[in-house]
Amino acid sequence: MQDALVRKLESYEVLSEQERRALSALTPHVRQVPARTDLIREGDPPELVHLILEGFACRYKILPDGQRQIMAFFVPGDFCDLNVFILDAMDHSIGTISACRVADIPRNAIDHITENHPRITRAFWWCTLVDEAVLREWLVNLGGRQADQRIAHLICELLTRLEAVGYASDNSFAFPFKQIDLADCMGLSDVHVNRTLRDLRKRGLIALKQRILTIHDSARLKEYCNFTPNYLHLKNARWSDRRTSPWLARSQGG
Amino acid sequence: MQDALVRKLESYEVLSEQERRALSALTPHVRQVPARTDLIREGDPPELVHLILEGFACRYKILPDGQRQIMAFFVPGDFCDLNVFILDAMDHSIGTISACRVADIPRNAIDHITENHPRITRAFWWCTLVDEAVLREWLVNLGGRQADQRIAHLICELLTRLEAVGYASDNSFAFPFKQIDLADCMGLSDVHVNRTLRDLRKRGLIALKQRILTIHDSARLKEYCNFTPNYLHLKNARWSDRRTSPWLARSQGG
DNA sequence: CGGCCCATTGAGCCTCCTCAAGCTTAGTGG
DNA sequence: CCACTAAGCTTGAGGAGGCTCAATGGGCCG
Repeated sequence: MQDALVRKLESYEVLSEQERRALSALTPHVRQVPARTDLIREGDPPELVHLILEGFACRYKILPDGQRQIMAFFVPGDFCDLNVFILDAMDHSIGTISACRVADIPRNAIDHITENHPRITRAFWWCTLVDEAVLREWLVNLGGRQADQRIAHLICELLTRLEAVGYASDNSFAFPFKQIDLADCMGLSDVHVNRTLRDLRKRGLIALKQRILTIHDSARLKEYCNFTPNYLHLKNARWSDRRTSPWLARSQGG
Repeated sequence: MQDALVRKLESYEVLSEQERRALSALTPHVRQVPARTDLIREGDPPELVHLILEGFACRYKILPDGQRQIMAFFVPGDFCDLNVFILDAMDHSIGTISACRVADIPRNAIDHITENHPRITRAFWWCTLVDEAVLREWLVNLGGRQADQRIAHLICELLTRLEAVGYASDNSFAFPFKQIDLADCMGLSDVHVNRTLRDLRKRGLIALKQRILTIHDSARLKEYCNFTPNYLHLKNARWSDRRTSPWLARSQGG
């Protein structure tokens, strides 16, 4: 079952039981992928759409000098490249951060949805537009904030996105990222990420134990980095009434 | 006539005469917009798609502290927000850099294309995916390169994109940007942009006179910043055989 | 001619980087 | 159960790239 996707789409559109079944039918091909494994590489022809059912993944590019730039994080319920099969070759790679359950969705399954389920299609569109908005916000983050606020902003975003799919509770969520992962996405060195995290801890804004990140006062953290969630375009913030979330048992190693 | 759009789409798909007419019919509402004017602002409901027929525009956001972050530049032939009308409110603003000719396209005109012209629809998709790829590359630029290579990369990208729509010739193109525009998009201060441009000039890589930018040796500049155009996904690089381009007469002031 | 906007240059400082070492944790094999 | 290893986290020291503040210069327009 791909609960996270349904949850995410339902924060945009109300779905019927029939539509939920159509979404289930989308993912017969599910596989377990180890941590630190590529799903698709730069230069490959895009053939399948990847849907993250569980775990964390990222979109990245390796520069000629060997430097890695991470351009997006994927959490449960995220499509990696919903519409990319129009292009001839990937211009970036996608790889797992933690161990993941991934659904491989063939192009014609997406086409089938597009032709028969306008409301799901609309919700897919929404996903694409939100992915773009997140990317833009990352650019703002890199261009306009310095290290401490930058990392705080990433944490606020992850909290909000994970709450929307039921993978955060009590301001805590699984955090399988290595410091160098954060460095490679925030345009910082790993050493500086380390010091910045230490400062955020000392200020009492976050705690990080056994790969579980806890935000002590999310209002204060959000204010600290001027986080406003408007760019995530969540219509129905309905997951505030969730019960204990399933993530605690699933903090897969990195 | 919206020559630039047709040129751009034809670098992705071959279009019939009928399809070109359909594209012309898309833009009955054309207006002249002065430089430094907003087309749409953050918070506004998106109603119209804006197509830049001539001039330069940008996508930007103002942070709470007053800082502006530019997230994209638009050149002739670019749609500002092809599919954004699904969302309720803009999460960023769009404004002109130079004076522009802009076409306002109502949503139903786009829908009409989608329903009747699959090849144009596909080319529109392509545009959207390329816009995203450009955004990703900007993130790479901010995260992974320092000031000189960063600005050089922007210049290489603009050259390539403008060549594709016939607005560059002999490695020269109109450059109406103020230094603070470059600063606000590259995450640098205006002072440092100034020094960096000076260095690029001193190295003989570029020249900048009367708002016309000339690249002396584009191969050397591209190598200097590791520019590879793959992310622009230009299939048919057909504009190498163009004649003198129309931009020289049109270097509108900023 | 004066005023404004933008480009340019200098000086001092701060954020963040690099290099390098020590430490912690988890995994492996005897 | 412990020795050993490897990966990742932590901390220090010194340096470089880029920022801020401030003053000057140049071009355009009223």
